[in-house]
Amino acid sequence: MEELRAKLERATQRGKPLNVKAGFDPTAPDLHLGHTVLIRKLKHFQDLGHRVIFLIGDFTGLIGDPSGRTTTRPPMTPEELAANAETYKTQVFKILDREKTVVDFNSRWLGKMTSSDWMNLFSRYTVARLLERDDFSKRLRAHKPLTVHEFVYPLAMAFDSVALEADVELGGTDQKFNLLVGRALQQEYGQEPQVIMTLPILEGLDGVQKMSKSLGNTIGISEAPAEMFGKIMSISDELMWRYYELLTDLSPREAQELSAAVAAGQRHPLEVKKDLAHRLVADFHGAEAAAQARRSFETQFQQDRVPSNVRSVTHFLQQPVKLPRLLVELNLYPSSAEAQRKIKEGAVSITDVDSNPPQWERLTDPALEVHPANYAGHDVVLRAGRRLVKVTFLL
RNA sequence: GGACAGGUGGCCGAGCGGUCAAUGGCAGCAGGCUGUAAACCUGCCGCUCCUUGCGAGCUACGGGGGUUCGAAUCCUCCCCUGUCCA
Repeated sequence: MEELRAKLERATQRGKPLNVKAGFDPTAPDLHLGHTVLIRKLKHFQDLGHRVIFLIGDFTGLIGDPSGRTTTRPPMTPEELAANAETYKTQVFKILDREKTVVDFNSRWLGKMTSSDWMNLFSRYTVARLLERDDFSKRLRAHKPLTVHEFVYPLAMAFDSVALEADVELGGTDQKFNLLVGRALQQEYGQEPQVIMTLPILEGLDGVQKMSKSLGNTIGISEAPAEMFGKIMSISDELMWRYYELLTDLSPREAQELSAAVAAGQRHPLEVKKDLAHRLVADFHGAEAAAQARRSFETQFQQDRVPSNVRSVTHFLQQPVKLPRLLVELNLYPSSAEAQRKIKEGAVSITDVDSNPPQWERLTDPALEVHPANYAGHDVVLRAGRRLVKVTFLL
């Protein structure tokens, strides 16, 4: 804290902004809300006039951060890396200022290092200190594999800070060890150590595990507004507060008041959650899209009606088709076996598009044949679980 | 190089000649109750086809070959992982 203050003061005095670095692994190109906790903090630095470096770990990505993982990732091709980096950029600039952000790749220096450069690097840190890292020593003790390249990952990552002369590095709390190695290494190379700032890890949709693509509990920042809105609405009340805390600019005090109002029954948690979803969708898609997503949500789930912006498809229907087949063709289910099951479970209903309010008719017979003659000239809406599709049949 | 232990469905983990599309748990999905919250209850959870039935066929227990009427289960070779020894 003191160090940070000192650096900030010096920066102001000299009129020289701080280098603020955060590294991202390019193996998973789609950014999700979990990433944005960090990116939002970068944005704060950026707004204060500092030099934000968005570092894409294309070299270290070849190793894959061994944190928590036991499997080694397959190497990526340069094409994949380039594509992922592009995706990153378009997504990250939804938050950061494109003009002011430095995007860099650590292959730029790590890729050029010779064997002796590496040995030089390795000579500046000890095995004992690396073993202080919890998951390393645990894996060792548990007789789980720990490869050498994973073992030196922290050194490669720390060297980035040396190469960039980072003043501040941000990372998740799980990165604390790696960030500290950065400090140590900078001193080894005669630099002033960076200040490190760790940010909490955001829990995913399940509310327990961290948000991560491989766990399938993410909300991607490029997801469609309605999708995003819906996912946020599905999180638990408890988790909602966490999201307020980490993903919005609501001050701790305001959040506190809000939470108290809910606890006192003055505000309905559902409404508070809708506000959250609204805010977040607006952050990534704009106010208008957010308002529309909210309306659609209310129409579909609270009034049980069909929102105006349902996905609509036209479908050729010449022969009678079995209902499961039709549902697969409409992309409502991945296989007709699956569709059959869901039909039996009562997940599928249909209504005429013009009936208002909708007259949902539940379709429970998997052997049902859909005949063209029955649908000449009027559209229907099919509901499969939570998903809706408006269908126009062409005969 | 040697000894030993293992490789089963998204994950964990049973099964150890037939009744196994494979117990159980987790995750997931759907229905009920709700606020698309939590908790709880119920069902589903490989694919295809049809006469939608406790129906038929196909694919699946690291890979190949074999024994057998029949294998995830036995034999054999190979690959991979871990532990220990060199």
